[in-house]
Amino acid sequence: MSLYSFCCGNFQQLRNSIGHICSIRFLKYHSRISSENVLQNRRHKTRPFSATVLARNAGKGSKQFFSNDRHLHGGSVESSIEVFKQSDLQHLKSLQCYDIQEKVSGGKTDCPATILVFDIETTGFSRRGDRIIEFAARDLMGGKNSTFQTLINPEREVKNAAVHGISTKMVCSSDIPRFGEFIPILLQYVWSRQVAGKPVMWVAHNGKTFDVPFLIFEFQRCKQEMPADWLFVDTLPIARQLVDSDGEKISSASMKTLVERYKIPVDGKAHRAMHDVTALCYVLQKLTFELKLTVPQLLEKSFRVSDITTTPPKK
DNA sequence: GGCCCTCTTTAGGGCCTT
Repeated sequence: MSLYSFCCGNFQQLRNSIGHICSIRFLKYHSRISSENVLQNRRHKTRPFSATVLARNAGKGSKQFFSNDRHLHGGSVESSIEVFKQSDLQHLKSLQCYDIQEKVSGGKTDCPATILVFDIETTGFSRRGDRIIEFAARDLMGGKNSTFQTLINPEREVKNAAVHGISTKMVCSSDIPRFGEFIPILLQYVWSRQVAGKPVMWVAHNGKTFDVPFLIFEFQRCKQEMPADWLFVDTLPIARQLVDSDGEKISSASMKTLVERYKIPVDGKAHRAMHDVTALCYVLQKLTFELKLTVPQLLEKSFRVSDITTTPPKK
């Protein structure tokens, strides 16, 4: 099974969803939801995921229910999904959709894994010294609540706001979950998307040396373990197999280069997590088509947390 | 900090991620 055949209908949904608010966003969740509870209640089957979260009103201790259609933190989260201009929609809709003959019945296929494209924004490049401040993911299966994004409170100053536009004020707030509070929400989202008995395949660009180690260290700091059925695919080494028109390997395999190569229309709001996730979804589709990579072949290229060497993070 | 490439392998520099 090719990725583009698996995703064909879902990329159509992706294109159609761009410009609309369709993601799940979290600011603060109910205190009764804990990693422990989630782990105990885990079941290997796809099930609905409530988009409603409970937030605490800082300073008053009161509680307030949020709808996933509203309650953004200073508008910053919403802006990350509205990265495509309306004028770009026509171009997106005209993008070639491969193997359209192959049916994707009801949005479900016999794909051997749940494929989640994800990206993080951090306070810097050091997995030990820096922290994750934004997480975004998109299930390639598409459908309702297929996207997930939230800011994360790093409990420290954000010195690289110029890179992603996420300031200290935006994340160092009682309304924003710390990573330990974010973990059970993430697990709930993943299990709501996971197909029974099949692993989750996380896809990120340069994931093996950046995103995944960052996640590992954050989980370790919270004394939590990642689920054993999480696999990871790094698109960077895959993209490095691409060749130019002269048959030589491409000199750059950065996201910027790939976006330009595949003429994916994006505006100037790169380096927000959902923006980059959306771009990577398109890049992944094009990349696997060009290299004729199937989903099973992607699985063969995947790695596990145990494949990454890490030393305990400094406190 | 891992990976890749080369003016290499007993090394070093650039890429890639924020």
